[in-house]
Amino acid sequence: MTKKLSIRDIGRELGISITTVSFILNGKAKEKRISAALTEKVLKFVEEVNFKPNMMAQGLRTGKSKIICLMVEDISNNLLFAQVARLIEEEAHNKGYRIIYCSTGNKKEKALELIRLFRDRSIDGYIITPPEGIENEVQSLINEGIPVVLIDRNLPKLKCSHVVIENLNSTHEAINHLISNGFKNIAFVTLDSDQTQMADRLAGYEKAVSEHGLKSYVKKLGFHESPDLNINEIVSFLDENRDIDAVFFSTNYIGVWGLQAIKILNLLIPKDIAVISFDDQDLFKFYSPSITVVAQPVPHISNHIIKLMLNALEEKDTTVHEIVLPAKLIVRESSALKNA
Amino acid sequence: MTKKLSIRDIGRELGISITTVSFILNGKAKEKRISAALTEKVLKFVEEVNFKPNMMAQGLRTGKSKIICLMVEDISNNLLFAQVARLIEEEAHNKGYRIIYCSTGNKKEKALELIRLFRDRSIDGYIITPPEGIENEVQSLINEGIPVVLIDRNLPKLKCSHVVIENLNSTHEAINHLISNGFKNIAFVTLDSDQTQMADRLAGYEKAVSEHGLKSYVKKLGFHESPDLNINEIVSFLDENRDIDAVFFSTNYIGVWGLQAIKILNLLIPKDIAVISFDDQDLFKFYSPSITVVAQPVPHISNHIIKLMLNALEEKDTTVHEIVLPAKLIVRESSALKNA
DNA sequence: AAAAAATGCTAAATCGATTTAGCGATATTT
DNA sequence: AAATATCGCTAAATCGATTTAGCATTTTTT
Repeated sequence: MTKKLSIRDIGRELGISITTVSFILNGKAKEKRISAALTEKVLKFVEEVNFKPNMMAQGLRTGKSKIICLMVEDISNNLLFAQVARLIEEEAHNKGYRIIYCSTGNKKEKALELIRLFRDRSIDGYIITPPEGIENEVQSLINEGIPVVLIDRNLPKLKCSHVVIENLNSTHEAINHLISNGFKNIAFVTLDSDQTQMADRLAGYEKAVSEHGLKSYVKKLGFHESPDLNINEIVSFLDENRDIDAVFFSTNYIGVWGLQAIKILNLLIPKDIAVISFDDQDLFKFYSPSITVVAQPVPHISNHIIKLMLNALEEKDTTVHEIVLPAKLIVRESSALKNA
Repeated sequence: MTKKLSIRDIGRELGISITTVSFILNGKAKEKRISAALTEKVLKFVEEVNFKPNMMAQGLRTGKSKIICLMVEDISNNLLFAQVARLIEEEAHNKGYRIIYCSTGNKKEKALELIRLFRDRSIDGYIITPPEGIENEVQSLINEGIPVVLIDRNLPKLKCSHVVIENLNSTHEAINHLISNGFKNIAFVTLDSDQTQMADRLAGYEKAVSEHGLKSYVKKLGFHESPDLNINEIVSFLDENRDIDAVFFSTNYIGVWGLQAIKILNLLIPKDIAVISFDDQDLFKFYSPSITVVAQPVPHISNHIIKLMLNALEEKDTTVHEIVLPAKLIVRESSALKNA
């Protein structure tokens, strides 16, 4: 309840100028030749009265807000993003940064609107899962010297730091696993999207299938608001292609829809149809049968993201870092040996 | 790339004082008797050059940061919190507020540390899922006139606005549902915690059980870091009480642990043991059998939270609002009529 | 017609920090 | 001993907004 302290109060209390206090608080005591004795005294006093500089004033003067924006597809929709949010939070706090979040719903317009909303609002850095079509806005952030780290997917037209996983290789490996377990008519259900992560997963599928001379069954879902419409699309697709004996869902919520579709069709996993989904989650681990997944190394990913961001912010590192991390095939019951 | 505009530039450009510009931008034109013509002219110009006031400067002068802190247990652990985060985000943005988040892990020390970190950092308001023992810090926020809305649970020692659900009644209803479906030895698995939401759920259980003269089986789990230890505790509990024919899990992650425990014990749901869990999620909906749950009205809850917060911030409404919303029993396969 | 009130606008102080330029005292060099 | 350098610290400008007090005019009242 005591009135808020300012650097001016500190100076008055100790009989010194605010300049000196500021230098000491910013670790410039040595550089500015403030005596060790005075430095010590000020730091001790500041500690005692628990003085915290006013961030607004600091921000106004320095032009830095110490705020990082985390722009994800939907923080409530994809556990991956919530987990990343959780993991980067602590490290950011340790370095004195706060994180604000926002969700684009994977909509270009929403993303543009949000970037424009935050622009000129002194956000120090952006961590973004970019929808397609926001290249220009991202580029202009970069042009202004604002650090941007893209995550989950890349914008290939841009030279911009990003942290993604080996989508092609890991999908390739997963499809090969199905093939070596005896499945021959393997379907790939994905979104009708050109985003790099989706394109790479599809490429991994196509590669494996063509290497083994198998037929390719690809279903690209439209963007329906309602899950039910998506489930219906999957039901129709599987129903019209009864020779399919295995299916790969290219992302976790498609996986969830897929399981429902399979339940509706009354198919048995893996006897009638084997299943692998991208992204692990409780549902897949505890489902009966448990579902084989390609799991992303979330802590590893998060570490890289926040390291890149903090490095760009604190060390003014403007190098473009392209981090590609391996994903892991976790084999469970849903992809067991055919007819075993 | 054009240098950032300030209110001063606007004034210079139009040949008027910054005072006038400021009044107009703050909607005080009428009140301050600025002519309609000039007001129009300024607004048009501001629109044209896309001027956005510097939030740091505004914040420094007004003492308001336009930032709300959302402090949850774990944004990645409980879908409820991620969903709330998502739903309050847009409304907050509409009113010009940003949301920063942080996770307490339900630890008192972490919560205190975070509040202290953000204190004196000009956060305009706090939305908190409070662990026990942070009453004093919350009270001192309130004393300073900073709006606080507690969510998911209450701190009964405090007069503080909160948004919770009818934990007692909804649990009572769920247990009654089990009873009327023929179950007699109903267990209640919860956390060893005095938090109000947990206490109320337990009270709802005890009430139903005692009203029907049934035996009470309550298991309070310790706080283990590892899920496996919790699962083991549930396994032992169920194994030592083989007469239990139904179990209520008091929160969603306990529900997930419980399902695993039941799988380990090779019990059939609902034949060997009926199951109800608090909080709905995909896993419960799609599980085989599907799991009966007490579902929270997440959009409804979120609406109330952000309304309360914005009202306190914008209208200076200091009334204590105690919002208690109904929860909904969603009956699924896991609680089907005994021996049906 | 003089006094009072309303109109339309602005000068300047202020919020709390950072940072540039520089001042007086002591120490070192020549 | 005078000139120079170093030491230890500070005055004042600045960031970009808000807000109080008030100054000319014009209009209304008496």
